[in-house]
Amino acid sequence: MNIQTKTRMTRQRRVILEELKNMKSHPSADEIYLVVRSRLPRISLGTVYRNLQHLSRQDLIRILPGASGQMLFDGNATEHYHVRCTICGRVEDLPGRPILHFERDMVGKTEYEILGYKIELVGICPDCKGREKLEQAG
Amino acid sequence: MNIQTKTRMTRQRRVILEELKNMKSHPSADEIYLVVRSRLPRISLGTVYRNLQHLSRQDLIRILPGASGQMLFDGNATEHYHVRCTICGRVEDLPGRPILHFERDMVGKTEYEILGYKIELVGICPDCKGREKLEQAG
DNA sequence: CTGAATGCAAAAGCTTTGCACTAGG
DNA sequence: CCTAGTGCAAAGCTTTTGCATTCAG
Repeated sequence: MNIQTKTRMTRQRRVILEELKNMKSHPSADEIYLVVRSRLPRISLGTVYRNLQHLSRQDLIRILPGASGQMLFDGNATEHYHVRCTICGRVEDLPGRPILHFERDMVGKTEYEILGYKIELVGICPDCKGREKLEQAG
Repeated sequence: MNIQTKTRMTRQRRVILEELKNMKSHPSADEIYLVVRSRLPRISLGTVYRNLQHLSRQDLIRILPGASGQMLFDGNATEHYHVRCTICGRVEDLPGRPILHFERDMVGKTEYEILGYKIELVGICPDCKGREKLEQAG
């Protein structure tokens, strides 16, 4: 198996986790790096990436795909939905309870061993909607 | 608006679309490049990328996020579900009709203008399951 | 004809990694 | 102690882009 048993809660790892949990948005690694650097000026971007991977493997955070192949990070590890803007790519949380046992309907339709499911709404965020209106008017 | 009206169905674009539709898997740009090159040896990877973007804007194909920030492409543009393997990252289609008007439940919970939703199951593909069993035994 | 699309190659991200050093438990 | 984790910098990938040229309509 690939599970590492002995892990250390270093200062870097703790600060990254704290800062990510404080951010309600879903930042990129670089955005996290910028914020964390204000508390740990000598931290490196590589360390940020390594820790985000690590924290995700421990199920303390989530990794989600961003636009154009960039990765985004979510400090909320509990089950919840996302809305993604089709124009700017921003992702936000959505309150809402999961559909109970939805995945059971799918058993037998695939050879996969189903572990869960993800639902993501897509739409246009308020900012982009405002911008669209402006362009139509002008 | 950002919509381009005059587009040309070049040989490259047609072959990319044909080959992608023939593939039941969800290949990366590079995999598409390899296949297409057997029919059009002088095509460039840049052209493949440009056309995949273009075809997606025309709703003829779909772009989906792969592992580690890579992009995957889906020649099936109709509404359908995906299963993604949590171990190897492979994505496959799943038969199944959409949940009707699921997104209506979400109206009022967000400022976004909701256009639709995506559901993706996550699990372990048969190959990876086989590999896991082997490792446990050995 | 005309400009959308191509091929080529260079640039531009974003993420990973090798290595010597540091520090958590 | 001992080895997981760090900082740094270089490498690795994937994707995008500038430009002269080609070709679809």
